[in-house]
Amino acid sequence: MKSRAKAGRPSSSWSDQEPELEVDTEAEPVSSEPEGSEDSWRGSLRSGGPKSGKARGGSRRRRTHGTSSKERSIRRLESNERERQRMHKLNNAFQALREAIPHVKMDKKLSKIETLTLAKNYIKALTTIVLDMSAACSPNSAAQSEGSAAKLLQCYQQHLEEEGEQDLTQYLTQIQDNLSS
DNA sequence: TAGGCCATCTGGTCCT
DNA sequence: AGGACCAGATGGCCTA
Repeated sequence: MKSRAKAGRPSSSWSDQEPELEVDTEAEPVSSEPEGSEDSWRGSLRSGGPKSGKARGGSRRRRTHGTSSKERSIRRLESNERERQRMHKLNNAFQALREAIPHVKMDKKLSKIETLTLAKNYIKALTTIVLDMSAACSPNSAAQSEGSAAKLLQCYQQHLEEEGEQDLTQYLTQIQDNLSS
């Protein structure tokens, strides 16, 4: 994990204990943001975006939380904390995945997209070898089993090269040497 | 300096 | 009702 200063939005956010916004919004059925506020235009952009394709419930906003701005502020802070914890869990899972898949550049942390891509390729490669091995268990297929390890490496290497991860061929070469010895 | 990656905030939607 | 999930927005850090 990078040691970065606490990122995020500037302290203009109301979550920084500045409940100057939304003082009396209870009577508003749909939009509670003050005109011209940052969240106002952000919300309007979102309302028609591709993500809002989850068709259910329409665009009506739920306003069942606490009535006072202070209470809403507290709930928002609690939500933020839960979201932070959720993202930390997700990042822990990414880290576990990084450690589970082989890659050469151990000094450079894999990005999330690299991790997912590599994991996908690794699974494909492992699937290949498992299928080969199961085929080898059946009669008349001894010849197939011979090349299963080589096939695994070939498959994995091919995917890596397609994705521009040619450096990983060093790792594969090592494995190949180990298998052949 | 531009672009990539990331953490965080946020509000809408889904699920229990 | 409230927590989980999701994705857009934003700004910071890092590297080429």
